[in-house]
Amino acid sequence: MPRTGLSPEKARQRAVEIAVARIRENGFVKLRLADVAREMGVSHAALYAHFRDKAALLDAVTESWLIEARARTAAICAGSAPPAERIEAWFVARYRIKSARARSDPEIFYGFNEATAGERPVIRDYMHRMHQELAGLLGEAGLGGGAEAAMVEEALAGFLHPALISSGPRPEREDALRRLLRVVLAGLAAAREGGA
Amino acid sequence: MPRTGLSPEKARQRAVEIAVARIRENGFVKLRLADVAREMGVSHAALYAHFRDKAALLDAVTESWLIEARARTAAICAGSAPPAERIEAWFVARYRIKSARARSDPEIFYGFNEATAGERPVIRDYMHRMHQELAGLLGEAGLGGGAEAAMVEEALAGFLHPALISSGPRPEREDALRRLLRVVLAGLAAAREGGA
DNA sequence: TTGATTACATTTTTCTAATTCTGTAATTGG
DNA sequence: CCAATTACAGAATTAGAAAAATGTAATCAA
Repeated sequence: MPRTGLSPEKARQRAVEIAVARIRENGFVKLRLADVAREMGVSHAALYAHFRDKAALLDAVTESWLIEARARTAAICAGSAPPAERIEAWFVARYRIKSARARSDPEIFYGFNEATAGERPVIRDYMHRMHQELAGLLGEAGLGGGAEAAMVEEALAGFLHPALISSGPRPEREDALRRLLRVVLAGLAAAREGGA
Repeated sequence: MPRTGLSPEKARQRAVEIAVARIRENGFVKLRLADVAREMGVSHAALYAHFRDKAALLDAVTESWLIEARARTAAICAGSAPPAERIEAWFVARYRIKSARARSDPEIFYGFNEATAGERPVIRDYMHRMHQELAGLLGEAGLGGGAEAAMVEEALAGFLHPALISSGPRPEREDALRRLLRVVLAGLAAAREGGA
């Protein structure tokens, strides 16, 4: 029986919870494993039984942060609306989630940002999943597949990339996103017709 | 007669030259007005006769850095090739200049980056000029004006924004830029036809 | 007149020592 | 066995004093 009375899984969850709270208060860079351990009532070394290192804990925080986003976009993909509508809803949802988070949790968002630059596997997986979802939607819409998805992602990077997104959802940005997306999709459709 | 024997304009130029060299060596953030003054052989206070403050000197550095870029894009605008070709050449030129500079002068590029975020007038003017040029080209191509220019800029931000550009020109990125640009222009054309 | 100087108050930066943190290893106890 | 501990070395952070830089003012000299 462990002295904390927590199962390994619960201990992990608790550590992530505490880390999130600490990061909200003091920011990503100031997070100390020692603080998390203190608040859990264990020695700092005990954390190394649950996380390979500090980066692993940070990854767990990032991951916990992506779960909601993932659920929302997946739900839109699985919807029954016309593909074009789902594509638009999919991007708008991503924009809203990101910009809202940039406002409400700037410190964690900043960390996410760093992670993006650092090419962490957690982020790579997430990006890959997003890419697959979009490629699927484009396929349903008859507008292409992976290559086209990469193109559309690139075109909308200004609205979604953490380095460029402004904090707080702004309706006029959302409209601009919709307009640009429609133009890009129209361009893809034209290329399909002309090239076929 | 001033003791340096330099006209005000020459003194400004010399200061900018020295600042550029210092920045190349030590980076933007480590630039010291005192160093520049020392190397010019004057007291640091003398610089304040030529630049309102340190930011003004940094702006002058940025400006000197934008002159070549400005000349190149302007030449393309003034060319006689079909508008669509000029638009593509215009974007490719911007991509090449930026990515090459990010490689050769990362420190100054970094400073440029900061200035972009800080909304410095030098940068605002430059961006405004780019916007005007693009709007003009789109007009010639019969694809719209300012609003459409804003859209296309947004769509290509991933290739041109200092925060996203990778250092060193990469052919495959350039191709991706061309492909995306063509799709966006095709989309605009389709919107014109469909909406007219 | 004006480019330049020295002098000086007010930040900023740098430096260094002390502290604290991270990660590993050997060990404990349920 | 395995969660957790203590002990420890090396890395990183902190804090506070010292040094240097920025920007202003009064003044000088060509």
